[in-house]
Amino acid sequence: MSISSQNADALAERLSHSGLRATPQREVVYNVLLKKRDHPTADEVFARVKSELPTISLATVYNCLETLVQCELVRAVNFERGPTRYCPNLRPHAHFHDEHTGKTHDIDLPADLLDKVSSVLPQGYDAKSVEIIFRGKTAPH
Amino acid sequence: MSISSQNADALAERLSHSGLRATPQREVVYNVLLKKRDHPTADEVFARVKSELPTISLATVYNCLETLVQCELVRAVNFERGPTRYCPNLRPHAHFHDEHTGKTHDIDLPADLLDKVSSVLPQGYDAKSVEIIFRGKTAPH
DNA sequence: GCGATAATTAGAACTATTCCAAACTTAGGC
DNA sequence: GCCTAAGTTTGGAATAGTTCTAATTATCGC
Ligand SMILES: [Mn+2]
Ligand SMILES: [Mn+2]
Ligand SMILES: [Zn+2]
Ligand SMILES: [Zn+2]
Repeated sequence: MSISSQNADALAERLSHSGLRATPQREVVYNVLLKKRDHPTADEVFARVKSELPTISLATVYNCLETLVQCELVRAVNFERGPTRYCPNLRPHAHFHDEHTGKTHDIDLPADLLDKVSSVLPQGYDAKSVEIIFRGKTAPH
Repeated sequence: MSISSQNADALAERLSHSGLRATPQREVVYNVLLKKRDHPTADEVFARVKSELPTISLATVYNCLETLVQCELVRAVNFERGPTRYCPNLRPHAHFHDEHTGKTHDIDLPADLLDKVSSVLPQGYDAKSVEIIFRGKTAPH
């Protein structure tokens, strides 16, 4: 069984679990995200998907991306008011936004860090998610 | 000397330091932020400022807010793709976004926490800023 | 295969923000 | 106290990213 059909199965499983259908558009969008994990925008996903599904529309790309986010197969990532970026990395991780290159890097987090960070919350605050964003520059080469 | 004129002086100082001028619009926008620290949007700031300067324009509110952010008297805060919110709290702090009420709460951070968080960065990553966002609900009353 | 339901599509609409060019204000130099 | 240059404000147009709409097409269970 190919990697891609494993992914397709995982996707179909998650989709049907939410009463949603597996479609070629959803599969291709998801595969595009898995193939090049550079946190593309919806426009960039659109461009990549087009080579396989030339008639897909931008609206469908937005629909598919939102579906994937809701199935928790993909995370939406925002920096300031820039276009939303999409990330298929499901491990707990932070994002480093390189202001020079514009590139976004995943920073894997030690198992206990998010708990440690959440422990600063006063009584009565119940966090469902924690997001950590670094902004700065990365060394060359 | 009133609190408000102390703020006005601090503002004038920061502005002239950057070769910028103190204007009534900038002062009123800054005072509005200091007076009610509920992370208002530009539109909300506009509405509040109007009662003191009825002829101010929305473009000017955006200009003033950007100026204040550049002088580092105010932080711009974003949640997903919602409108930018403005925060005059200069202590190191995280934001807690209550999904039920839509309200944003400041979470003061212990002195060492941001360093601890930054220490997860691999060699070669140089973070100029770290941002922490919690999302969830707060207990009633 | 058929009907019900879900998904896709193109384009219009929307929201928050930025851009623009003209008018106004302010700080200095005389 | 005026003049000029520079900075600022203003209303409206433009823009970017996303969401909405209504029509068409695909899929699923029977
Ligand atoms: Mn993130
Ligand atoms: Mn923040
Ligand atoms: Zn990521
Ligand atoms: Zn704040």
